Amino acid sequence: MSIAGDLIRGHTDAIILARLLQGDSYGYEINKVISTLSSGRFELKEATLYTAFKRLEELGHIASYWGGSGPGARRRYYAITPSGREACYRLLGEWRETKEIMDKLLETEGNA
Amino acid sequence: MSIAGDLIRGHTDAIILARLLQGDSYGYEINKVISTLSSGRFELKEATLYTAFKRLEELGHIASYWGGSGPGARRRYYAITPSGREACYRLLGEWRETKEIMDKLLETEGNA
DNA sequence: GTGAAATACCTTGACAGGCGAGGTACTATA
DNA sequence: TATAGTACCTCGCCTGTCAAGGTATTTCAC
Repeated sequence: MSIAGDLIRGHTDAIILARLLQGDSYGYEINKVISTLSSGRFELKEATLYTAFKRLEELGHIASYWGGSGPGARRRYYAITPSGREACYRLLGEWRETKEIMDKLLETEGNA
Repeated sequence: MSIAGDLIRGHTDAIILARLLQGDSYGYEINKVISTLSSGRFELKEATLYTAFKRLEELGHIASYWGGSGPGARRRYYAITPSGREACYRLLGEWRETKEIMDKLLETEGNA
């Protein structure tokens, strides 16, 4: 992994919620999607992922249910809730703001 | 502060080094510049700042010296070292990559 | 059938960075 | 003489990440 976890820290929830906005999914799959979307450059560790699920469910941003298992073990699916959607949009906004600010702070002469 | 610390976590060093790339400076001033550049939306807390200075100095990325004080108390100035420059460029690259990846991970239908 | 590999989930404990709270000290100015 | 601004620093808590370890199921080659 070329991008360290601390660089993404604070955005994990946003990533998970944004993925669930596309439809229900389960941990293992979400992890794969993240890995694929980032061309393998970023990977959420399992411990981090499940910690985040727990946190988000406690916050009421996602809801889980046991779903039909495919080729492997049983799967716990997660669905985004209305409050989760709201949180997701807020986090997407925060990400845009973070980018904007960071770009200004990192700007150096002869380097955009 | 509208942007929570965890969103910036892992980028603090990059911000400080990028500022020092513009010339020597001291803690209090760097903090003000950051606040100004971000239009007051982000502010490095003092504890965070001085912790970072210590860390960066131990890493050899910055060097400090006591400088002429202005209207207030004496100032400890920081200068970026060659290894600091190197680290800074690396971190700037990482930031670009983080942005790229995050944008992909947060992409949702009907939302760029 | 048996073992390996892939699928899938979960917990514990350590660690690191951010920061609230608190402290020191000097200067200018009202 | 007190207050506000400048300027630095430390302690200890909190939170999120992650290495390591564990469980259970299914598929497929042998």
